[in-house]
Amino acid sequence: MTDQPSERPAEDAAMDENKLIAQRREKLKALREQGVAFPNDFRRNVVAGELHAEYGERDAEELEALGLRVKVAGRLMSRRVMGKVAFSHLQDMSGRIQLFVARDTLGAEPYSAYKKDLDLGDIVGVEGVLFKTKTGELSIRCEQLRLLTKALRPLPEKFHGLTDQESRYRQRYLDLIVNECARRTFLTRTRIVQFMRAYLDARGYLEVETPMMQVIPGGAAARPFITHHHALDMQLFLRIAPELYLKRLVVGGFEKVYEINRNFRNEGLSTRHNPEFTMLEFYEAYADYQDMMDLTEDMLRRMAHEVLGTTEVGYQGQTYDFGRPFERLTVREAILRFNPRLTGADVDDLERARSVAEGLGIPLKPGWGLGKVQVELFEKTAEHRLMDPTFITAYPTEVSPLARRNDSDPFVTDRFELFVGGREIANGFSELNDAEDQAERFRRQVAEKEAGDEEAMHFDADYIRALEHGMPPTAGEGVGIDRLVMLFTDSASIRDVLLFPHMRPEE
RNA sequence: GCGCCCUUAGCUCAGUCGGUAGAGCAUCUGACUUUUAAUCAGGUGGUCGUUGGUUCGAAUCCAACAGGGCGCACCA
Repeated sequence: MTDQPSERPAEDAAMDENKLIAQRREKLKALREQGVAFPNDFRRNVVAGELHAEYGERDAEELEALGLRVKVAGRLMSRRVMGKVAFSHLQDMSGRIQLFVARDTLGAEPYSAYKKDLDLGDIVGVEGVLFKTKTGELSIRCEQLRLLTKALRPLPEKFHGLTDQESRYRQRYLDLIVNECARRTFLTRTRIVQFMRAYLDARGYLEVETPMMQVIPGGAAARPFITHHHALDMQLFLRIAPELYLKRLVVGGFEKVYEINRNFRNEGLSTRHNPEFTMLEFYEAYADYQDMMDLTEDMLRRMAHEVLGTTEVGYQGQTYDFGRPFERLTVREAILRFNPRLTGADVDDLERARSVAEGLGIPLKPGWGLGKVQVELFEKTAEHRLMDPTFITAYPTEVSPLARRNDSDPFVTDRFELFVGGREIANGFSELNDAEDQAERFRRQVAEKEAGDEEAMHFDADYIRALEHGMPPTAGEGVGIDRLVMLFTDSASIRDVLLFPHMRPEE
């Protein structure tokens, strides 16, 4: 390294130049000299998928008689030259269509250009007649073939595609070009979100947007990302949940609201955690947690049926049945079921529960009450064994600072979580709409924060003021979209269902 | 944060005991008028993640670093 700055800093990112790229740059240079190298005057009139859907079943004679002229555009994915005729596959958003390229139809000059100047990966526009080849594949007999965009970099190998995990995440565009399974996964993700919107819209919910940058990060227990607003010279937090804003809207009279958007949590990464992830949160006045469970069960069952075509969801070699009624168990019942040697007395008494937990090697902190210890017991011994969709209810009040107390047992709340395949998918409850109780719970959270719990909640005085105006009896829920998509697409890692998962910078 | 594993051609991967770099696809040259992982013949292509160390000699052994994967921890 000299002390001179690099003369071509913009080129630093392209240090992986090689002969393949150099050849293509030469072709692009020639194109520039001939005129417009990146034309934008080609218009297609159909996509590959429509052709297959409308004409895939016609036989060769019918198509010949039809003589349908079509214009398609897309990426050149393959080329098989057989002398004076050749075949390619063109890929667009809807799928692939075969091109039949014959010198006698296209002309000698363009045919030579197709063989010599075009490269796999180039974007082309094609005009020709639809027909079926000897082997019965729907194809286009090319009469015009135009290069629309030169690709300077070669595509990954045609058979194996791109398999390197890091490259697939960092260069998602390449993954999407060459790996059909990736395209299918993200298509399914879109369909799931579309389905949820349609489902909630049809039931009278309003889709809203609430702040992503919050003065007080509320609605969950998690470490937030912190940022700074220059003009106001103040600290802001990226939201960890939209919950408290959505409930303010219920106070305001928007009695059914939902939001599908990102949350940000400053925590570890794993196959189930990304710093930014997508949640559906929805709230409905004059409903309780039982109604939310019913809605969730109905929504997921219909979703599986509509998106996957079956209510039997296959995941990593297991099958989870969304068709049968979801089992409902309390936290306490779940602990006892998966720890058959325990008795009710073992989990109802703080000292006995603590000794049971310690016997299982579960680390406990001194200040924890019975509720927290029970939840630890549940999470360490039961959660990962809940395979078919299962609602766990009656979470202790101690660990549910925003949930309504149960009328007959104030030790627990009217709250549930949904588990599938041992993983939490959703969390919902009857909302705490008693402003004085909520204020007390916030005070307890603040005490825990002062005692060193980084994830304890702040006291949100405006939220209390909103509740003091009266929030109707309400129930609400959050659904982790990424984990749901993982389940529905048989994806092992959350990164497989995020178009651009968080990665450390290269180099 | 901890543990184990991975990093070789544009892509997918081999590389033995430490002896100086291989294949397939892509690419280039040629043949071929219905192929579809086309076929056939012949070529080009490498800072073996980076930096040190051990050694006569390192893709190979050791260390540190970087990136990634899996698991744990964290994440109600």
